[in-house]
Amino acid sequence: MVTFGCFVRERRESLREDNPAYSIRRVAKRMGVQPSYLSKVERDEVAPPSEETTRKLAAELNVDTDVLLALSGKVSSDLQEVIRKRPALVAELIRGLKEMPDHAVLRLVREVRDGEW
Amino acid sequence: MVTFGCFVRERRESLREDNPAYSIRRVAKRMGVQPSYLSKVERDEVAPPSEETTRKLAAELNVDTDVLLALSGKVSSDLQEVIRKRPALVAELIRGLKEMPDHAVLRLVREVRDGEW
DNA sequence: GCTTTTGTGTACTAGTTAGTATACAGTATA
DNA sequence: TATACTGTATACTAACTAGTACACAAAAGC
Repeated sequence: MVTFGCFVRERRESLREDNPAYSIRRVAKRMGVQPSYLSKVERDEVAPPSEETTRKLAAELNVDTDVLLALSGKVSSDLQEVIRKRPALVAELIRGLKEMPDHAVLRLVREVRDGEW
Repeated sequence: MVTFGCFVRERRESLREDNPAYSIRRVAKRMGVQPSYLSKVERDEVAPPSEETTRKLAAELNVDTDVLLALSGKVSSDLQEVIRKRPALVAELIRGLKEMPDHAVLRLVREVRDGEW
């Protein structure tokens, strides 16, 4: 399994290949956390960071925030808010997605995005 | 605003009108928590309970679990799992729901439920 | 009129979260 | 060869979560 730390480390090291600004220390500094902490995170020695810190990390490494949050077992709080506003309705919709193939979900996404309602 | 505690208290007292088994003490006993705790929860003196305890409460009061969780600022962990499995895709869909009216979401729900894919 | 039941006040707590702060040895660099 | 930068080991912690345990006075039930 590709863990949170594993994913972050690979991404950072890949960026570092052609840019020395992506050392643990420099990334940690830009994020505003201790390098020792980021090191532990990358080696999965501690649990993934908070949503806020994960967002900073996603921005820093230029990866999809939702994907990184997912790897950390979390769901973005703005999505949670959408659900909480109409729980009965939205919950049923999401449960329905469970057994749908990707392409069908994608069709739904397009339908919604194109405002077909 | 109707808070978690407020909602629970009203629901329990309503049930109690024609059934004395819905006293704080008895409900708490069936749920496996201290009556003093349930009392504090109902008066919003403490934060809403954990997801597990909220589920028990929803079952006990016969209310929609998703709705009760929403009132407690949480999202059911099984919904979170659906999102985490395909974060990029599902996240976009959910964000799209934000500006849709209820009836349009309902149409989507039906579409998904009827397996139109 | 007594005992049972009720809601609540007060005091306490184990476990978790999300990190910080410092020190140290290895590597690159100038 | 000095010095600057690297990743990491170790030790610590404030705040929060999700409650428990017990005591008490009022009300209800028989």
